[in-house]
Amino acid sequence: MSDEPRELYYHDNQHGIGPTDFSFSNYNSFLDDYSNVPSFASSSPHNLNDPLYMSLTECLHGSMDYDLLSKAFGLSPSSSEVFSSSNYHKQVHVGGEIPASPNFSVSSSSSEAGVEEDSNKNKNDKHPKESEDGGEVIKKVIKPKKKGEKRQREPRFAFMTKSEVDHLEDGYRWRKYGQKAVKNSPYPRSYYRCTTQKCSVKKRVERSFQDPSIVITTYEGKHNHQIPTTLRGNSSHMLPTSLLTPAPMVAPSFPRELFVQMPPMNYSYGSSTSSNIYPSQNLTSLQQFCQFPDYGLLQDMVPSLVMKQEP
DNA sequence: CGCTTTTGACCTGCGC
DNA sequence: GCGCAGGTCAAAAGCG
Repeated sequence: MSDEPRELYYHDNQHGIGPTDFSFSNYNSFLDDYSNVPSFASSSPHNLNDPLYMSLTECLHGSMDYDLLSKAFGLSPSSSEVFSSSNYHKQVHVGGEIPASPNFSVSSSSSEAGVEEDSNKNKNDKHPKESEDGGEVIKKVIKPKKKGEKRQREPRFAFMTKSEVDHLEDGYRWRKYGQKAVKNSPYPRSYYRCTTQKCSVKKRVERSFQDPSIVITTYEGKHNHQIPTTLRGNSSHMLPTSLLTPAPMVAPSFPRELFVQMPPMNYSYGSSTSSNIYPSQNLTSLQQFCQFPDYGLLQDMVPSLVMKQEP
């Protein structure tokens, strides 16, 4: 399918189950600001010529070959979001075409909004109609579509999480609206929608068929509201406050754990600042990685990451 | 009682 | 056109 997630992250959540395990902070800000994420490549001694290495920055701006990734990670043929297991505590960002403009999600959202509107209209039209004999008949209403018009999607971000629970708490409230069996996988895929009014963010949750301990969560869209305060598990202690949204002008909606693992957007890496901010016991691999001047750690953590630039 | 989950049916896009 | 698979809808059931 063409609806590939723009990005994919991996994080290990095996030690934790439940509300605080999957705790991301600022998806929207990330969407808006990730172009500001300091370049690991530029500050890293990595051999950038190594075809097997792709910096996070490259990923963030990224474009990579999903086919290759699917081969490298053993993705489900039907879902290129499914990555195989890894023994490494790592985070993988799979970029499709990441818009360079911080506003990309806005324009994207607006285009999607139009689609949503149409689909809602369609939904209304779909209501069963009375047949002439009074019985209910199901009548398909073909959605009027301009020739060549293609359904547009919100940018998607997929996360691999090692977890025993399927639905990881990310601070937002979700309503499950569907579940489907996935081809070639014994595990079903669940579909969730943000319960906040006028927020059209969706997410899909499925388990990797190659490594059942891994949950793949795919977010689609951007929250247009603040994180709900009443949570099953207060989001405020999902993270040290210093890790929460640097500038929560838009609703934080990124799974917090990614934010934990992702370098904070506005810090300079390798500086004492970052190490002061993150108590070592709370550090995840990427943070630890950020603390060390020698960013070669990443290479060690992501030895098998195979990415290549999309043409 | 209101909200969420379940689940079968329907819609849509795509390949053959 | 047909079949398949992913995605969505919505009624019914479940739950606090």
